[in-house]
Amino acid sequence: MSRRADDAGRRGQLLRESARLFRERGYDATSVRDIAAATGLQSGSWVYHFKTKQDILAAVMEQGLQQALERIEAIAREELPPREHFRALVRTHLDTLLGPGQDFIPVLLYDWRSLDKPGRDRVIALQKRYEQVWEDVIHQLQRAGDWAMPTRIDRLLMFGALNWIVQWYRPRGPLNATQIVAEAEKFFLRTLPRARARRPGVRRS
Amino acid sequence: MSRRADDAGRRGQLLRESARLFRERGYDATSVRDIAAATGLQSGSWVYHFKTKQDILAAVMEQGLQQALERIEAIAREELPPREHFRALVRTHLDTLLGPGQDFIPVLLYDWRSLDKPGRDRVIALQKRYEQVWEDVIHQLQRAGDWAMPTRIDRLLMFGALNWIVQWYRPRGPLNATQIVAEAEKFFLRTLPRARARRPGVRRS
DNA sequence: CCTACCGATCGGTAGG
DNA sequence: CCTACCGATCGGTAGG
Repeated sequence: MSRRADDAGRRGQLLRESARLFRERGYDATSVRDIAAATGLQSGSWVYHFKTKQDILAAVMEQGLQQALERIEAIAREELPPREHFRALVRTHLDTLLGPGQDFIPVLLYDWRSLDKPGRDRVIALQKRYEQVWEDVIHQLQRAGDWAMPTRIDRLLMFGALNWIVQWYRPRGPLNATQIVAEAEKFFLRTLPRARARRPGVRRS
Repeated sequence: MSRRADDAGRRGQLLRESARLFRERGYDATSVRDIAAATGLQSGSWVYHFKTKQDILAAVMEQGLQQALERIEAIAREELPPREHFRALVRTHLDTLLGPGQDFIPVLLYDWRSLDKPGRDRVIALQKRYEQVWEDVIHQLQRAGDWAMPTRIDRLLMFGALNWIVQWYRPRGPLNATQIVAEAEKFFLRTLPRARARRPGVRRS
């Protein structure tokens, strides 16, 4: 209950509400007054936590990516068979994109154009680390024969397929995240495990 | 040189400049003054061609999709082997997304949130027709054994991989559109042609 | 953290 | 199609 704890709480609250509003309407269509009102502040009081509206956007993207990075780096440290490793990455990536209250990374994906140059450079540095984790696991998959020859374009197409899900996934829709993870794995890994490779009939639904 | 032709020319000019600016900066970050200036008009003169700025956005998206639809429906009418058919769709889709001066569909993909409800409904109707063309060809692929069991999620993942290319493709970058088409086809069609299936070494680069 | 307000810019219009 | 301008809203600040 110290002043610093309160302050951090307010800052976090501002970030969460900003992320939610940016995701819903976009950065430009969200006013600082909207953000203040959603946080229970008067129209000019957000300046005690952020210098500019642009700084709020940068903080949303950086914090979101920072947390996503921690999650997948933890997975990278686990000892798992390549396919399990890959599946865990996909599952975590999709939870970061589609999970309840997960608005930070969608803002990064949707409103990239609105971020100014200095902010972009910092985000790009984090993204490189994020992609490196994937590259290591994909390389394991290749050695195990589960992904014949992953090229740079392959990896970009894969991220595209995953990131685009934000555009069509609806939490209360007919497809749940677990189904999507299973389908995505099958979609990406052309060399299916030998035991199931000749039996397409096992697919449910 | 009739007044109507001039009028249609101006309207087309306004649409092209709007598409270019919307794509570069986004709908909200582009002012009607920016559009007027790019077209060589005074700040209020765009109103003789469109009622509101929102109408400009709707026209950009609808015209872009209308033209894309004509292109792939022409392909659908050709008699081709399934794989060739699919490759032609991918090639045309990517040209619509990445070709020089092709800003209309990227605006549709980027600024979907900025379109109001009536506009969305009209665009959705066109998109359904667009997807139907793909579904028919994918079904041919399935019968030919080139796409084991295409599900709804598979199709959404495929469109995601393709549409996301707009985010990373750079005309002067190291990857050209032809390479991407070839990689995309390999990426989607897990059952490779028998003659080349066992010889990954033929890949160039 | 609030009240009151600033200069700038926005989409769109009146009158010609 | 232009000139001149409107009311509204924007991000951000001065003073307390």
